[in-house]
Amino acid sequence: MAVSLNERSSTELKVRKQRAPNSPPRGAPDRHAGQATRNSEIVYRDLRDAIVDVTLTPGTPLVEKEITERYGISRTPVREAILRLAEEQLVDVIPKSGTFVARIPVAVLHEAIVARKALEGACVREATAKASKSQIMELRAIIQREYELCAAGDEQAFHDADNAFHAGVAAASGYPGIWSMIEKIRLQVERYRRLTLPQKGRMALIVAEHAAVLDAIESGDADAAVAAMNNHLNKLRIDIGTFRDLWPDYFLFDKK
Amino acid sequence: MAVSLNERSSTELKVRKQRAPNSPPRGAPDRHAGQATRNSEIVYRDLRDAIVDVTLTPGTPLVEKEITERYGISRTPVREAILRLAEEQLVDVIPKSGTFVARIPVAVLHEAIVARKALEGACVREATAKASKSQIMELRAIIQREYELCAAGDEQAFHDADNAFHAGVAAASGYPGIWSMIEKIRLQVERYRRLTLPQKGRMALIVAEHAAVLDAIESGDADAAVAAMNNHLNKLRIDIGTFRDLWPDYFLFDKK
DNA sequence: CTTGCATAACTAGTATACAAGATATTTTAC
DNA sequence: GTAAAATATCTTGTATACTAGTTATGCAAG
Repeated sequence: MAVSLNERSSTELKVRKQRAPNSPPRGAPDRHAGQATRNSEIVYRDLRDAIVDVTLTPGTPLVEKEITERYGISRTPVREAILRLAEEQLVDVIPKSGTFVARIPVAVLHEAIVARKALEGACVREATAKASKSQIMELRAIIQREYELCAAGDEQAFHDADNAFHAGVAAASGYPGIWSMIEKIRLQVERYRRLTLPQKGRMALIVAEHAAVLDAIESGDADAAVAAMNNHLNKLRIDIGTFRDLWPDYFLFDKK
Repeated sequence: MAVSLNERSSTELKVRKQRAPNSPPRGAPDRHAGQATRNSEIVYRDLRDAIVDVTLTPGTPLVEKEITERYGISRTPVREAILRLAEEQLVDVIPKSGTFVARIPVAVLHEAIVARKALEGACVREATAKASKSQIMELRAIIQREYELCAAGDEQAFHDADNAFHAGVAAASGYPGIWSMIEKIRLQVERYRRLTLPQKGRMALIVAEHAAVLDAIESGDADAAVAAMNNHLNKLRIDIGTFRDLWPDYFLFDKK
């Protein structure tokens, strides 16, 4: 069982006939953008979506064999998908015992908001400096769409547009890597958000807040833009007390 | 090959006899803290360390079979380790072709510094509000150790102490999740840092900058603390020009 | 009825065999 | 000799069998 650790694993790796310098393998290097080609990717996406949907509720056992049969594939890709989810703290895998949809740690929720404010603040500040005219126009269009969806009362589509606005700001900042970090953080909070009932008048408020952010960006006032974004994100503040009673076993409370 | 996607994978998962509500599986939930029990974890750590060491240089092929033989284990755990590395953008795996240590994208380096400033800024601000007397004393002790290691000229130990200071600030802020994000970001920049030769007088400067941060924290001036930390992190600014010539094939330059 | 223990039925971890595509090499045509 | 095609040999992706530890079950003793 024990694995030899004495010799450094890297010391004398036989360097295979190497590609010419400066010529990275030409196979698509950013396969991340493309759609799923591997089965493990498909399973991962399905499970992840189901978890953030709260279709799969916290605590639910995830049995590899069942998923295997459902998809008609072997355990290997299923396992890879589950390992990715474990990496992102969406499932807990207990060796030789079972895999379970992770409970939502309330401490993480608070941290997630802080982290998001920090990262999106950096994005919006940079966007204020670098946003092109066309990018600003696109953001304005998104806000208009939000306004229309708000009037139509389409919650799901509105939420997508909401996300698109934030993505647009990140794009304008030229920080794609930071945006992907923000999206990972969002996964955690999204489960919580799905549990909260849609609040009356919330959409109209969001539209106004987005508009405030964009106005500040357009006027070139970075500090105001950051402040507007912070104000917007602060509205996500977690009110855990209500849900402690509703779904007590969905959350993991601090042990202090 | 195609996988059935028509039916939602989550709709009717047979819910196995479930554990009693409010009783999370009692197996160690924070296995993350413990040492590696699974072989895949050991391989992952070794490879990751070798990559950030730049012992395994960017572009080096990583062949599953070789690692398999080196450790005397099968491909499965090796593969899992490699998949984790791919997740963290430390390797590029090209299906049916090969796996390679990822080149360092200079754009990511810049973003990493921005993200780190944002996140550590949030940490230091919170730490200013919440740090206990003992935590401040610990940070002061770390700075003293840095001073001594600086005098002794021990680069490696100094770097560890440097990291310990930042970890200490994060601990004082009570944001362990944000600290783990910062550490992931650090992985990317660390490879670059390892390539830069130790700069004369750098250590003494770092000690002074850390002291400035701690002074501001102690005096309760959050804005000054954030400013001091930003000033400190700005010193990491990437000077890619030098290395474009030295190791042209270690980096990935923007394609604009 | 309760408690302790043996045992059966789970689980994830690992090893290995095979499949499929990509690259390197050789062969063949010209 | 050159170039293109066939082929051999790589690689990772997948399937499956087996191992080992955990949890549940049922039986027996008190």
